[in-house]
Amino acid sequence: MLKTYSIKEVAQKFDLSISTIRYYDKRGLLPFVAKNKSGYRVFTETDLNLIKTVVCLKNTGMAIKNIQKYIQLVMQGPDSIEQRKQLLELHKQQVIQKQKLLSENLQEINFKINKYNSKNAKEVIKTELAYVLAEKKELKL
Amino acid sequence: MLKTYSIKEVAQKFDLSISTIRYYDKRGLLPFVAKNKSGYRVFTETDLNLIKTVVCLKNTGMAIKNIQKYIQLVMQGPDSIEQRKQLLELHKQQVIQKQKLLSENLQEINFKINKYNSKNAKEVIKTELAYVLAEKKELKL
DNA sequence: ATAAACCCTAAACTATGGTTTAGTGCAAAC
DNA sequence: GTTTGCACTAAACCATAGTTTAGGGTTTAT
Repeated sequence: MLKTYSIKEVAQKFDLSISTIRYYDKRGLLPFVAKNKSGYRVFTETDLNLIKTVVCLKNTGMAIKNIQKYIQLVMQGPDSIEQRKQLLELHKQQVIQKQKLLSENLQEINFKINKYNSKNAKEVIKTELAYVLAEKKELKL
Repeated sequence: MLKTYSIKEVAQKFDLSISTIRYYDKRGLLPFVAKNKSGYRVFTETDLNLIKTVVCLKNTGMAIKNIQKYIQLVMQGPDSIEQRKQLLELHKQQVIQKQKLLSENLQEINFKINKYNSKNAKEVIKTELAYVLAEKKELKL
């Protein structure tokens, strides 16, 4: 028999809260999830694959309404492949941009940490502080 | 004479809106910014350095209340160096985690794109769809 | 057959990070 | 000297992404 999953199991698998899953469903991110006769959501193995994609897009910062668009394309079947590809390509570029920004800023953080780690950190910072105060004084601020 | 900057100039320099700068000031991120006799904010060259740090922390996902804590430590002078270092180290680890997650998810997006790019994409997706439907049918969903 | 553990919806609520508006003052160009 | 542009505050408003609550069924173990 094919294994199915309850909402609780899915929540644990993806480290989401149950309410988040219900919220995603309400927002149209999980239109493929069926319900049993009592109205309970029943998740199949392949449902989990698509949820993985949803979570992947969410983790890379895609807005819910755009994830919803992508899922809508998936539900339309094979004819939407070109559009899906475009959507993912665009998102990919945004993720790459995000990576770049993150790396640059991480470098700056490292620079600061190194400064704080240097032997004469206290002296340097005292000097800087004195300069800032002198600057404000000169400008009568 | 030392150059100073208006809020508009600073906004342009950092690609923030004027309201965002005022909002950051209100949230305690810019306690070092002086005001002239008319109540206008006057930004000095060294103010810009600290704002750069604020923006850097913001861009790497630090919450405003934590940026505020860091700035507060900076304002306390050289004795807070150890605490600042700890705060930045912790944040650094979080940024590295974020980078890792982003890379992993980008790989998945690339995987999807490659699938859509493959010559037999349409066939593959039709087959998958058929499987999903069969699965739901078997489970009477 | 009943308690405990699950599931459901709808709707209100929350947190975060801003943006917009209203009313007012200052500065500089014409 | 007045119009135009820029500045200020306070407070209301907004978008996004959930979380919580209230009220009510279902399933499972005892």
